[in-house]
Amino acid sequence: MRQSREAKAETHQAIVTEAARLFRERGIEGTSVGDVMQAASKTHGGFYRHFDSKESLLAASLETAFADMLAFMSEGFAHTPRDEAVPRFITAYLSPSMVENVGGGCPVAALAGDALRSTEAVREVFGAGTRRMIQTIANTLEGPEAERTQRAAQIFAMAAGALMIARASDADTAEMMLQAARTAHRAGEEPTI
Amino acid sequence: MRQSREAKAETHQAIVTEAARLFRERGIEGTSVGDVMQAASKTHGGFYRHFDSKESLLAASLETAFADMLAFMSEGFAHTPRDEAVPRFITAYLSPSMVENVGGGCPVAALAGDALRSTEAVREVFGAGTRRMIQTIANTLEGPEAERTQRAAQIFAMAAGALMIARASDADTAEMMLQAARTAHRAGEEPTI
DNA sequence: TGTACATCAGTGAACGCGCGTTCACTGATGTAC
DNA sequence: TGTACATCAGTGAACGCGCGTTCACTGATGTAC
Repeated sequence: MRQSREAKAETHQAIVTEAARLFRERGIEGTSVGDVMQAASKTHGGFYRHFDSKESLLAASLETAFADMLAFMSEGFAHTPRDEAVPRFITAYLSPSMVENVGGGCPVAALAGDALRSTEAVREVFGAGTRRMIQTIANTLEGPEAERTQRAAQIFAMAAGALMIARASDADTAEMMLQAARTAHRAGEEPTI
Repeated sequence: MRQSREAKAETHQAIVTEAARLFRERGIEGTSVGDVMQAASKTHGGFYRHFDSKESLLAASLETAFADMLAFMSEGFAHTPRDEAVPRFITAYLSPSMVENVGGGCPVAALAGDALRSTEAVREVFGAGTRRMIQTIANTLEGPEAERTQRAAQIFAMAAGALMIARASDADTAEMMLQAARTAHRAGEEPTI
């Protein structure tokens, strides 16, 4: 039973949205095309009316995940004084709810391990998204362009590294890692490194 | 044809060694029991004389990978003045050869994404290994114990985060990320964060 | 605006494939006497 | 020390299963006139 253009567009959106969540939550190999289609309330066979392979779905859903994360960051920065932007970002990024919410959280922390073993096309989407996140942080800093980007990259690498390590570790190690990383950019303090 | 105890021990060692390499290189789901046994020059059926499941091999090979990494670090620190230890570690950890050598490199950077979705037992091995790496760095720092551990955790989170992001990204983004992270602890400079 | 036909979104069975694990078997190793 | 037997490391076929992808089919939608 053929569906209207609008209905197809809605299905397409649902597939991408559910994939963006499931890929982050269960990993790429841990998520089947059938899982995604079921989450989108369709049967698996119809998938190929929307994407020509699982890999092209991955690229599309990565873009969506990055767009959501960037919107979340911009929103957070919009009503924050410049000198508190980074401490607030770190607090939110390493908060317990962010640590637990793998499926709705940062695509870098959730999918770096998968992107590493994926195709060049996927790594390009991953790299472009990461650079935009870093640039968003850099825009809240003071100083010359190159230096701001560099400091933002360092801050983000530490935050993402701490989040990935915490999620991959036992509870005690996770808590130690998160506490240490939160302390690194606490509001109103001198940096500790 | 039954093998001697010595021969069995050699096979066991070969399985663990090859698994430690292959898991890091291709990921856990990307490495089959057959791949590991073939790398150890045996057929896949014999695997279950050594481990009761793929997952228990993972735990054993993670321990080996961490032990190798810790030995590499201790060796590097042994003949380095305290105040140059961290800059030299960062230089080695983020060197092009380390970035490319996924199979022989840091288990944290190679397997955090897989450990996150693995069992509690695996996360405990992962967390214990990570803590030992951080402690090894902390031992080269000055100051009170708690503060040294905290700074070591921050340093390591940044280095591992930068390595994971670089590997998961396109070449340009990777280079930007590595340059920024290398600069953060350059010898003889004031810290930039 | 109405009609006849082509298109195609979605269904569900089927495909070939590789996976982790099991199993009967072989014959060299280890052990009891 | 020698012998008879039990053990078990390793082999390779087989198992059930889930995967990504294909395909014939259905019938509502879109289009040409």
